[in-house]
Amino acid sequence: MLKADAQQSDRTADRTADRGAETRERLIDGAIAVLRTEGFAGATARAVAGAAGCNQALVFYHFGSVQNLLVAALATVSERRAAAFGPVLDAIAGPDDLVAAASEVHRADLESGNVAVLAEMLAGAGSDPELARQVAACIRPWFGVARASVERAIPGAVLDSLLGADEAAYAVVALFVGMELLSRLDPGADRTEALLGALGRLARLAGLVVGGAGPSPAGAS
Amino acid sequence: MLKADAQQSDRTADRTADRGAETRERLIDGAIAVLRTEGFAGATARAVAGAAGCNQALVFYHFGSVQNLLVAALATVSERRAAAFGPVLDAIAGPDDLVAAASEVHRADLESGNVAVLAEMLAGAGSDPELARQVAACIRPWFGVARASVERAIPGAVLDSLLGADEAAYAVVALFVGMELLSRLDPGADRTEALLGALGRLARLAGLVVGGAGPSPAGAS
DNA sequence: GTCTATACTTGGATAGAC
DNA sequence: GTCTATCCAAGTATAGAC
Repeated sequence: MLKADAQQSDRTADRTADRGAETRERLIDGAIAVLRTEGFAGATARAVAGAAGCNQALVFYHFGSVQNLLVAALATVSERRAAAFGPVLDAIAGPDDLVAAASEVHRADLESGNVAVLAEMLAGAGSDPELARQVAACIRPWFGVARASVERAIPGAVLDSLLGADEAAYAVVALFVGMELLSRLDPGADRTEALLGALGRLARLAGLVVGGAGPSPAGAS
Repeated sequence: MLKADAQQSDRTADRTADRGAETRERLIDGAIAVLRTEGFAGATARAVAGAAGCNQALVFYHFGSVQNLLVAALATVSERRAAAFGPVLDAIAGPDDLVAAASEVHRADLESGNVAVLAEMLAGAGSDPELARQVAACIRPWFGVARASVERAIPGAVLDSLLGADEAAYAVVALFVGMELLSRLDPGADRTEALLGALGRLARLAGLVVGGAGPSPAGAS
């Protein structure tokens, strides 16, 4: 075999592999888009393939089943989100920062549909225990992000006396998911901003009462 | 026609009408059961009719479409819940009562699957704007219950300074919906009790700080 | 890797007998 | 009002050509 032929064959194989990887990505992005706009019930192989601009059979070639593709989409969203918000979190040093950071995160979530994807998959998990197991595995980054935010924003003494960081993180995720579902009924009335402000005031208040010592020595007003 | 015949015929007509009404109820209860256990995506005419112990065609005879039946199920759940929890609410006079009442309501919700039905319908509403409109109409009682609880439990001054009663009610409903969805991934780890306790402590704390005057003159400890 | 074609299944909805 | 039978649309998944 000539060297040129080998190179040619290698390049072709690479390009083919690249195309495959790219198709996988397009399918995942298509799944995310369809979960957002049509919900779990509307996330069929045909709908997703349509959104991805490719053939329906490729869903099964690349992922084996529709369910696997949807789980892959949720996993992708979860990881992307955790990676994107790490820097924002590191800047949190107290209740005020928490509100600003949460606003920023919420804006980004709304735009990219992160929470909508999670909410739809959580609802869909009700139909199948195996799917529930897979969704549970994907959800860890969400708790991780929430827990880190809470711990950086709220003095340890407050967390100890009111509720643990795990419970607080759980509540934050639950609140975001619930508000996403409610807000879609009436997109005009998103109450998230008002709530975040109130949460910030509460956290500051609790910090003052329980004892000033906390992760924010520079002090809230 | 003999009188006996007329009576017989009336009774028959009544019985027939009764049977129809009873079937409607059984279908609604079947829809509630299926929404709980199989989710929105699994709530098909055949599945619901199976749970109701009757024929699939009756779904369309009585409700015209599967979607209409599911909406009727949500409406029923919403009204039942509001009616059942009115008395519990009237007994609330402060943060401590709120926690006790909320615990009771949550226990009842868990048992009857009220919140699960709402969550699944909210998720399903994403697929169809018309369905979203119908779900939005069904949801008013939920906000009503939450708002009444909040107003009876938290001093007006606190609500004024932190966040309005409407926002608080919105947050409560969102929190319940989100926690329902999360809890199904790992039924063992229901954090609701811990959260309710923390909320109660927060409400009491806020009441103390903002000013003792409130709907609970008999006084928290 | 991607497409077309197709087998198979399930679900929504209606017609007509009882 | 309820059931059986049936039509039709849509979905999952696979086989095979390119």
